[in-house]
Amino acid sequence: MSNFNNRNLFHLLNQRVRYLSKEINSRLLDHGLYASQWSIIFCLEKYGPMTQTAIWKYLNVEAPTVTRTLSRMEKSGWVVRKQGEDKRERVIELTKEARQKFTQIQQATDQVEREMVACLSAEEKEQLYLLLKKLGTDSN
Amino acid sequence: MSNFNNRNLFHLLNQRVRYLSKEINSRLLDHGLYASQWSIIFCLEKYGPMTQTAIWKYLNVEAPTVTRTLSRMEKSGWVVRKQGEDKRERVIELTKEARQKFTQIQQATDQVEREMVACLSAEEKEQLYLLLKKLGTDSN
DNA sequence: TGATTTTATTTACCTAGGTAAATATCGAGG
DNA sequence: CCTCGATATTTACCTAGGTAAATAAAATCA
Repeated sequence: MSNFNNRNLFHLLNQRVRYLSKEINSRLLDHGLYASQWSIIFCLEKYGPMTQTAIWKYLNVEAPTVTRTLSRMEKSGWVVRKQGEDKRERVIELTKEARQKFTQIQQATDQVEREMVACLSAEEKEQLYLLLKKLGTDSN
Repeated sequence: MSNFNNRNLFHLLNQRVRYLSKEINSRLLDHGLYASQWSIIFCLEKYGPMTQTAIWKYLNVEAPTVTRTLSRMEKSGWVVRKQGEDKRERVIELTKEARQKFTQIQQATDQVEREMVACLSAEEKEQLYLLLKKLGTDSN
């Protein structure tokens, strides 16, 4: 109703994502980590050592993005990059320090998300999650 | 159900925003425009000439972001920046060319959004829109 | 009025994401 | 075996977003 038009979707999604990543970034500051780096750590903790290709396909970003982020993360001691059997690929794994800090950091980011959805009822949360999952299903 | 946990919200929102902006960017290529630049044009067409502060507050981004984007847009002939009565501020307005191209470009971006939500029913679209509007309402 | 604080914009420096093109290695066919 | 296409990663170059600090003009106030 009122001035709803399709264009607002992009605008709205953008604002919500920006708010959320800004907030997550600020909570991760103490841990010396950024939101995108955390996404990679989460992925590696969940699936174990992975090639870079597996990571960028999982995160739905392009290969150079992951190359850059991983090289920063290697410098700051979160991951190591080993050569795979296939010498073209690099297998990424978490360092011991990263694995040790995982749970504590996860609690911090979970907290941010809980606060973000605090204004929604349980059904609304579920609904939002389902709609976002469904969104764009035909096109990508 | 299944492996729903809060963290997925950030992940999901990120993926959807990336898909949408990638798609919008690719359709705007012909017009020599980027999605963020289009957001500013949309805002200026809707509200008329504005100061930079009004723009970044509307878009919910920081001031330097708008400074940069506007300077690119001025270079490519979309906007002009005039000094305001208050000599600290700059008043931004669309050029005649920008106003002339507006409708055509809007049709292109509307098309992308329609395709994105094509997998949702009318009620689902409305629901998604309302949930996104509500999201984070307490915290920001 | 003169000093101080606030506000608008900019600059410098960071991360993140994208495309296009360059490498390097792998795999399949001839 | 050797060439050629496919695949994994990287490099160079772009836009976008953020913070912190600099600048300039306005506003406040003693």
